[in-house]
Amino acid sequence: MSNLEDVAKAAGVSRSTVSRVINNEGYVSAATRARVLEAVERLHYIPNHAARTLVTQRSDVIGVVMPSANVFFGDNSYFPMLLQGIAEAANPRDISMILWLGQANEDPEHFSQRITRNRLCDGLIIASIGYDDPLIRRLVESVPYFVMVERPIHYQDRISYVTCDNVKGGQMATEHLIRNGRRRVAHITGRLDLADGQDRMVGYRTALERAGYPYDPQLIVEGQFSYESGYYAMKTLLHQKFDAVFIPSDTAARGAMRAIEEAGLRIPDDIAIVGFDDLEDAARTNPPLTTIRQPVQQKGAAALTLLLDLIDGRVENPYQVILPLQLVIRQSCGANITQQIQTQGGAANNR
Amino acid sequence: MSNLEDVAKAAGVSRSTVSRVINNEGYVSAATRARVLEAVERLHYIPNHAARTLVTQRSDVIGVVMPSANVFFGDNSYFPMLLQGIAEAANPRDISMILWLGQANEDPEHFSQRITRNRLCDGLIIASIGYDDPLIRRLVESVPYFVMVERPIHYQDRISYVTCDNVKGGQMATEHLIRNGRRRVAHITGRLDLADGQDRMVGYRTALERAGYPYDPQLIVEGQFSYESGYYAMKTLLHQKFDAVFIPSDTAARGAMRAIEEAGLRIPDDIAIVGFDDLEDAARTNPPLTTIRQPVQQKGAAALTLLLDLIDGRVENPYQVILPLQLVIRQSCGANITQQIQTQGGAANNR
DNA sequence: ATTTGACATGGGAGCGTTCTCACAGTAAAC
DNA sequence: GTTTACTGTGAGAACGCTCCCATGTCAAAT
Repeated sequence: MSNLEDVAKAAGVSRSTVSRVINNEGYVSAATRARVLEAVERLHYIPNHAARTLVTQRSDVIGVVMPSANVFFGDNSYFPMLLQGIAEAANPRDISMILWLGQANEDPEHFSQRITRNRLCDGLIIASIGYDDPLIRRLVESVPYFVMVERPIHYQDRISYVTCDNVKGGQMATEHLIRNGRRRVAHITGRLDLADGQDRMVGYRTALERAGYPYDPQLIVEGQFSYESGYYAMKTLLHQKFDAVFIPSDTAARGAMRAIEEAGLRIPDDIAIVGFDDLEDAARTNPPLTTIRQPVQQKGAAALTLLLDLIDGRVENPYQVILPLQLVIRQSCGANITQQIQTQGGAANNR
Repeated sequence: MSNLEDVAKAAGVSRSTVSRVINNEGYVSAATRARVLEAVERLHYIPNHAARTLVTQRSDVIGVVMPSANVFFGDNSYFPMLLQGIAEAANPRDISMILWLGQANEDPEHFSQRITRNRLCDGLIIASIGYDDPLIRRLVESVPYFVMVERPIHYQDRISYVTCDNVKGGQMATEHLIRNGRRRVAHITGRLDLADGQDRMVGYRTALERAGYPYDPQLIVEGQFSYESGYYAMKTLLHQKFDAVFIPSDTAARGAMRAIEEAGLRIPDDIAIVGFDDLEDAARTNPPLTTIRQPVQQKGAAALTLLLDLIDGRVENPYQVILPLQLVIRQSCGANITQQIQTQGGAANNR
């Protein structure tokens, strides 16, 4: 590999001048610039990242941390989309993205060490971390710049994060069911060790209260966002009498739909459903799922932007970004009012 | 941040000695080592990655390149699982993973520049690259170490790669249908600009030939691995007469199943189906999908191992790894023979 | 004619490591 | 008692870049 010195020699100038050209710093005559660029081209010169990082103290690399391996693949496309969102914000700024995935059987202590004893990134984006994860404390103590995606449950007043208005989302979903005449609205929760799951449940309860509906703990079954959890939670729930359910994850809703189907009940006639996320899954269910759309890619992009703003001192920690949610009405809710958002069910989805 | 010098001073030794302790190089007395480690601990010393990389010319970072954004999220969990596989092989070796995702509307030229003008990684893993992608030539010309996941279509004799035995897989799938008495076996292809799609089709045709079945081009419809493509390809195919179909992607198979359902036909009675991949999707279809299982995580792990072997000179380019496939019999194929692999359909999947 | 200041270029230090070499001490070998 | 070999330690160069400072040039302003 050629270096600055080689290019300088080839162009008949000094190292400093080449550096100025490479970094577009001005104070270089047009003729010199041309000669340098020619030499760069000819020698296939590419700046050495490590050397540059060493002196500037900036690597232009950010780390993306996804602790729970199991939520990453399989069940849903949430994490891939988040990643895509981060990438799309990072690319135009020439920021590279290092991915830290938790392994299935890895000790959380070990994982958090892997992340924190590493001076490779300018900052970190942390996705979906459970409330009891030791990583959080480690981060707060020793990582100068990081943002979380989704509201953390601890250290909330010291951490910058990006999230959606989950309480509002849960409320919108539940109110929609109530508005459409459902009398007993059940709830299969998400992971209650994540703020998302907690907040959506709060939204559910808020909606019930506002409507003057009684609160019936029997109608709440704890789930985990996953297909299986939705399936089994619905099996449990089916012992109760209810005519609607809010399930804060489309994937879990699919599992629940399967259980309902197996029980010989009809959606939405017997049970109306509203899900949450509106990733690919939702439009493909039968009937197509009414859901709360979460702007996952925007979340990712916002997280990256926020992180850079923190690093560059444009905003001060802690700083929070809360993105809005949207009700997407399809058929699983049994609504026959004018649709708020026109979406097609079946194979032709909203791409 | 403290550096080696600080630690040396704190421990009353020289920089060299500290370096030896950090890197476990021996030739350090037990007493000195202890004193150094204590100082490291006390000062929270973490080695500077850039400085180290600069002198060793090794960053211990590898790049993972996924050019087509659209295949990354949504449709299937193939890429996330691949990533997971790579990560599980990388973590124990203390290798970090940089992710390069193609953007939806990004010019392929631009993308390949982003990848190649970057001396940040020791090597690259390239996933699913189309045959006409300019990236391939650029890689061959200017990237010293890289491996591809899936067989490339060009430069095959100069590129190291990891793949599955796709021809065999297509053959197994088709033979299974034939063996179960199906007379007219159709095929919805995968992306034919990828070797995977090509090879699986070759397998399909090989099976027909071996069985002495006539080759009927009407029974082959071009698809793209995606849900939508499966749906629409099946709509087309339904104009023909056939009693079985091999679809080399479970996601596309799901789309096809939807089309079959809409047409009022039964699976497997009217049409038997064998898919390909066996990711989460397959066991959840109704009826559960018979499919060819692809060891995606192993593919990722093998790619990483191969890449490191190349970098360290343990193997020589080009080197190929071909992993075996497995037929997983569920119900969509209509087989009533003893099941080769016991798998449950419905919600209880094979996790 | 001199001062000023903007532009253009080069020289050298320094970022934090590793690595080679030199050297001292000590134990084993002759 | 000298050589040999091995262990333990330190000094200094080098990796390839950026950044600060010095220097030079030339036109405009005084």
